[in-house]
Amino acid sequence: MHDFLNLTSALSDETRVKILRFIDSNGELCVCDIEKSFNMIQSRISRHLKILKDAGFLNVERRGRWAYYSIAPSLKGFQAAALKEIASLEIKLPKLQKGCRL
Amino acid sequence: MHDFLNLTSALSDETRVKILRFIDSNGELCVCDIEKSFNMIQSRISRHLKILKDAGFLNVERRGRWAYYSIAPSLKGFQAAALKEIASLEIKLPKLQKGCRL
DNA sequence: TTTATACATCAAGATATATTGATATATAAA
DNA sequence: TTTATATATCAATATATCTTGATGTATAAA
Repeated sequence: MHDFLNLTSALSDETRVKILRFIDSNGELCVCDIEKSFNMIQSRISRHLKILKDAGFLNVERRGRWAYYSIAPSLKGFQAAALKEIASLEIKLPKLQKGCRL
Repeated sequence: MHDFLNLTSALSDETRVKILRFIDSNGELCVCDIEKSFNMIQSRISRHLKILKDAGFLNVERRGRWAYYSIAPSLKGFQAAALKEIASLEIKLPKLQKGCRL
């Protein structure tokens, strides 16, 4: 039950659904790219990414000073179904903008 | 997106997930039965039922002074998947108790 | 070392949601 | 009619969540 509620609460916020779909569409992204693309402050993006990660949707890989977020490999049945459902919503996403200055 | 968020928020509350599963297990129930079974005050149950109904999971049929709630017929793909997922959680449910005094 | 970049986390305030008790409506029995 | 039952909704409060700005940590360039 706990995991299920974690999953549904993660997906009950519009910003998070968009971020998830954005990563799903664009593949691995670092925080600053998402920050720039969505035009939201970094702490806000970071927090939502954490929630999505804790719900099992995202994977982080740290390389140098960057944290790369991607869709977790081998999502479980219902998680995968949720991701598919989101993909079917045809959400208007921002254009990918590279935010890192290096 | 709006419908999707409605769905996920409806399922992001433990009480609601339990009520939904309870109706799924027991079939059509009226508010007072749920109230009695869960030992919660009527306004609380009524409110959660409304949210589940608005999210498309439940159907109400009014007969006399009773409102009978049941799983909506022909749930859409993802809704049905969610219901299945919930069924797979093996949630401990209260025993059905008839609450109506008539 | 010092400084800048990338990211995470915290604390405060704003907003949303849940719970309760009170009240309203509708039905039907007395 | 009057009264009791079943349900819905409202207003107040409690609780949770989101957003922001500030601060902390890690990395690596200067």
